[in-house]
Amino acid sequence: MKYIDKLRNSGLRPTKQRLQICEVLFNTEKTFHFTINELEQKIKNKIDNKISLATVYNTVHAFEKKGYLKQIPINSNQTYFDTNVTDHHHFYDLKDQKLIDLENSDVGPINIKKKINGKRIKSVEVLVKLED
Amino acid sequence: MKYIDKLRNSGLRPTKQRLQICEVLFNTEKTFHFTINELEQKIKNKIDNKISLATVYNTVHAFEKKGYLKQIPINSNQTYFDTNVTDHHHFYDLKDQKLIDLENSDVGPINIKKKINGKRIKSVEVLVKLED
DNA sequence: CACTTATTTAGAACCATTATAAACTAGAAG
DNA sequence: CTTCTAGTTTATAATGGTTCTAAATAAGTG
Ligand SMILES: [Mn+2]
Ligand SMILES: [Mn+2]
Ligand SMILES: [Zn+2]
Ligand SMILES: [Zn+2]
Repeated sequence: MKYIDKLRNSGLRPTKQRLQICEVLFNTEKTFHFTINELEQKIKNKIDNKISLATVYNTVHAFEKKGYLKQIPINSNQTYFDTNVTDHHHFYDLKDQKLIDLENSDVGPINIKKKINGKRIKSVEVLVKLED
Repeated sequence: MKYIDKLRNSGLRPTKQRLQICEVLFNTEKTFHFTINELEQKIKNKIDNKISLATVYNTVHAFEKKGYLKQIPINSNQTYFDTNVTDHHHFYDLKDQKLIDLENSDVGPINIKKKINGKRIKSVEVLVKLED
């Protein structure tokens, strides 16, 4: 099983639930964006047994901490996550409430000239809001 | 009173509560960022009477709709607002959970090359996360 | 003043997320 | 295999920011 080592190497026990969530999250052609609710639905459609909502939250947060997922800063009543953990930017379609990845070549390098004493830059993210 | 016309011209009745909230939000040297809770505290410190929490929410949303405030996309359990409604970017200090304005000259122009059919760009915002 | 409509308000409701604590399980040691 | 322990899952309750409700109040109009 291809996710067992990934989990073990991260110090996470490869439980049935985590492996199944890995299948839903990472066994795909393309990366994607999701809310916890959307992930719950995907899980329901893909597997037979039930995974409790608490476990879905726990697992998503564990994966986020290990760097397998990242949160996307957006104003929504639900938190958005991304299976694309590389540094990249987003379109946000305000009407459809859908996120679309931007390639770095679609934006170009961003050089932050200002420095804050004692702080390091952890990430630089561009959010482009779209309207009709 | 300097905010009466502003409100009337926006189709908002210049009530005592709205005028007092205007004083707290706009009668300052610098623009600033705030959550609803922080705004409530500022109001308590600055005025004698009480303004109900519902009115604070109502007013902030009314001002946002009229373009006097804007929401900042950030992952937090509370919504952040900005009295600086010009297009600008932010540092976000992850430890202190504080927002800091970036001047446009600190970032430089951002040219989005990708187009989405039938959609127009409404805003382009950069969020720079800072860690120690 | 009389009337209409907007606004304020306290409190309830909502709902995504987090906390709890008991049952279960993976991995290690014997 | 058996035992032991720390990690994990789970149902359910609690939390807390935000929104809703509906009654009281205030603003604007004539
Ligand atoms: Mn998280
Ligand atoms: Mn709003
Ligand atoms: Zn993405
Ligand atoms: Zn700002």
